[in-house]
Amino acid sequence: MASMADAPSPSESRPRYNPAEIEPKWQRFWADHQTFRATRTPGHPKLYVLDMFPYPSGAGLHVGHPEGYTATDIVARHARMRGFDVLHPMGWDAFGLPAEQHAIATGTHPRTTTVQNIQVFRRQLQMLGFSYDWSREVDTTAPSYVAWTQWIFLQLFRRGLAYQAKIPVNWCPELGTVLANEEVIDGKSERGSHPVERVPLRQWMLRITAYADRLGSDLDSLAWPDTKAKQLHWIGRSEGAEIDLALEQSTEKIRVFTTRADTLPGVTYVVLAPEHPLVEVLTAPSQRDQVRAYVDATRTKSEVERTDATKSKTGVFLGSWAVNPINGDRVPVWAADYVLATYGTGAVMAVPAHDERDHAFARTYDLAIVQVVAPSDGTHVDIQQAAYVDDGVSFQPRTRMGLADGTPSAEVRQQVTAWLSEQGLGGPKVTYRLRDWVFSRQRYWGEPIPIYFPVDTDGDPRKPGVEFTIRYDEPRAVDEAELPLVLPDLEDFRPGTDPAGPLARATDWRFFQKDGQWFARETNTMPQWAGSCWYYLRFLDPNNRDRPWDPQAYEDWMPVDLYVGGSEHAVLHLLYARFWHKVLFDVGVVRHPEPFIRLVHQGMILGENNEKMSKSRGNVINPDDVVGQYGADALRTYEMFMGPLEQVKPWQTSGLEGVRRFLERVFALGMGPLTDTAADLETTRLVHKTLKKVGDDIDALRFNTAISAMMILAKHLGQQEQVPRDAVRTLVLMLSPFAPHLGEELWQRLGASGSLAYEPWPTFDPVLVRDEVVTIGVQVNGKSRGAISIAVDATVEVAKETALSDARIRSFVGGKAIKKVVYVPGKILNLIVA
RNA sequence: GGCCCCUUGGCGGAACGGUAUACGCAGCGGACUUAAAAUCCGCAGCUCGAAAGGGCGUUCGGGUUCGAAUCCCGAAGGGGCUACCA
Repeated sequence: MASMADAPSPSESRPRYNPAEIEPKWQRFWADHQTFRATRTPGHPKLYVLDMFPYPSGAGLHVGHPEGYTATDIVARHARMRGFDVLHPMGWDAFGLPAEQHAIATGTHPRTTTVQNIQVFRRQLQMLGFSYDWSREVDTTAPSYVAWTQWIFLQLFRRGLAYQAKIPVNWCPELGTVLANEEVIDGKSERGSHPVERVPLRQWMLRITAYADRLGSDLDSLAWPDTKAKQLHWIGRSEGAEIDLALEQSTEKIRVFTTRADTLPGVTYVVLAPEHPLVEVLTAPSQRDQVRAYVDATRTKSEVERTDATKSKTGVFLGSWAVNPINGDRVPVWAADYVLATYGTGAVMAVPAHDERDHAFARTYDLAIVQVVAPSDGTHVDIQQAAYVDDGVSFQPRTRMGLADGTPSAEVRQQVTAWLSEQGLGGPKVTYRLRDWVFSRQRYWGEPIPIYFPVDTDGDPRKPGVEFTIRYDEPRAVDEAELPLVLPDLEDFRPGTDPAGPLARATDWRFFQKDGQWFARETNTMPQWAGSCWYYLRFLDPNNRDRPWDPQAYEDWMPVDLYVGGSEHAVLHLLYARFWHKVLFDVGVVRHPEPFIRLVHQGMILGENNEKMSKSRGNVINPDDVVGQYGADALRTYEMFMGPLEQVKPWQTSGLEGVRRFLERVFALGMGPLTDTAADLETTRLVHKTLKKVGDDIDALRFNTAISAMMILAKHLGQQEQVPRDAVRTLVLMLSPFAPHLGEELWQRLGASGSLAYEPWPTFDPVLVRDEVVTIGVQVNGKSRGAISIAVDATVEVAKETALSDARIRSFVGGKAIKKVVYVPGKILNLIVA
């Protein structure tokens, strides 16, 4: 630290800016005085400003955290100064795999690790001077929190929204757990990139698909960025038709889903997913061996191999035939793994002429390709070469319904769907890409699912060797009065090979007797998403023992006015939380259909080399180091100065130094000699303009330009012979949301006592903000040729004359006639000459 | 492959359709100093010119407009999401 080397100079008695001293001092003051305790005052407007709470990892805070957290802190502090009652809470999303992995590796209980990590995170956040109401801190792993997470699960269970299913799930042997589709990336686990297989397991599922429509349509009302589009895509609402195809060898029917009912006359075969229940039924004896081999091969294929669209398609003919309802054609039934068992009906009508995948498959297996749609402009297409997938008009369709040649595709779809409905062979159908949410994890460090099952046994199922059967088909809810159902202590956290998870080994916890009947608790736990699905509601009333939150607390603060967090949560967390909120809405405990009104994603901060920060790249910036060297206010202000909040931007320590210099200048201003003589007009105007800009910019979250404006003001004030106290006072107030410790310190030096946290935000005078004389650009034929200073409201004539009195401008006009004058007062004068 | 976003000095970035490059960094010059650091004051897009001044400039190509970094179309490069969803 260069500044430490300074010998105290006798000529310089002014105190130095020393954040290491003033920052802890004010943090203590805020804590001692509970400055940021959130309370409602009748008549005040409220603002709920929420950060995505962190997972307290062992690595501690990284510089990405303070970015979003500083942004919301500025908004919160600014709002308090403008008379809002502000709820600005913080907590810990503390269940999750890393603590458990650490426990497996070291034997340390996840609880111990979690408590330690939370302490580190809390210290680091407090060191940054965020104005959280720490009395509302929540920890998702605390029994008092888990109780209500489990309570919400029971609400889902009672409404039939939580159910069990034996489904092929993403089983990750390495992690010893199943993963949600969203947690699997390219066939590998999101965490740790371990291989993932498909195996059928009993799972708890949440019926999020029942809310698919509302989750989609309610997005309209939200002030969210592109995230809305991402969620819409994820939900993937698709309007089409379901069609039943009769079978030659069976009385069963194959039901298919299609968005292209207009291509029904062009169906030349039907494909079932290999997992489809009819595969076995429809396999002809002659094909049995081949089909069995194919289905087995598919099962052992990894998800990556199966979904690799670039690989050529494979399939097997079942040896049986279906009937195309619209023309009576006999079409072969195949099984192929390019058809997904989990989407639509798990079966498709194949129209190779008008679908690329079907086309590729038909070419491979030499199946017929029959064109039934043609481009509406009459262009000839070679359908054997490539599929024609666009809409067009019907092309020589053979149908029982008398479809006319040349009918536009959209109309054909309608007609065909209507005809199918009439015939009882199908009808319109909406399908979603969204699947139900696999909600169980075969893990220890999560909320126990509050469900138990009867056990059939002759002995004590806790004893080794005693045989028992758990009746999983008779799930029972734990009595609400018994919540929380807490985790048993374990010594060994390894997942093991039992898909029931480590809790299955806690036999004393798992089995219990009631009225002489043995029961077994569910040994799966909830996924990490559970706690974060409703934490914003617990912040309303975090210490309530009797209910998740008091209705009055809900009325006081909801909905969340501003929610800031990383875009990595654009789909998963934000969709799950919205889903739970809607369920709670139906339960009647929340009153708004949507929880988060305005959403903003902060952009990632890259390393100085423009790459993602990571240990292996050696470009990680540690907030502790930065605060130690430059101070929390410098870190906060620099992160806001780097660029637009939502943009990805690289760290530059030299930029941080520049911001630190700015803070030092402001500090010097505040400490220096000040005059109570009124400021000159120029200074007064600048103060008011800056005030307006900073206020507007904070509202729009444009912190970088707000800081730039304050830099200009600070520089101007520093150049005054006499620095007006009022101007400095205003600057200190404006800067305080950004650099709150410096703000408080100078506020005190300026003669106030106590905190400026609730000091009214100064108001600007609109008259002073508006310049009377402005410099506007002058163009000749649209090219900039100079500038003139004139009154804002000068007339065209005055502007023109002033411009023409300028020799340079006149030379560009060159004595030619002025054909047209464009004059926008206060903006531009454009002279068009011949 | 599909959808979305971005592209402005040496660098981070600024700019209701109106003098492009504010503010900061790095750089250069000066003041202070025996000297340096720190601090303060200035200069600073590229290019031609001794200067006055000119030309060119917001990834590239078109378009709309009196006027385009900004709006529209197309391309290139970079990023994000998604990925056989019938």
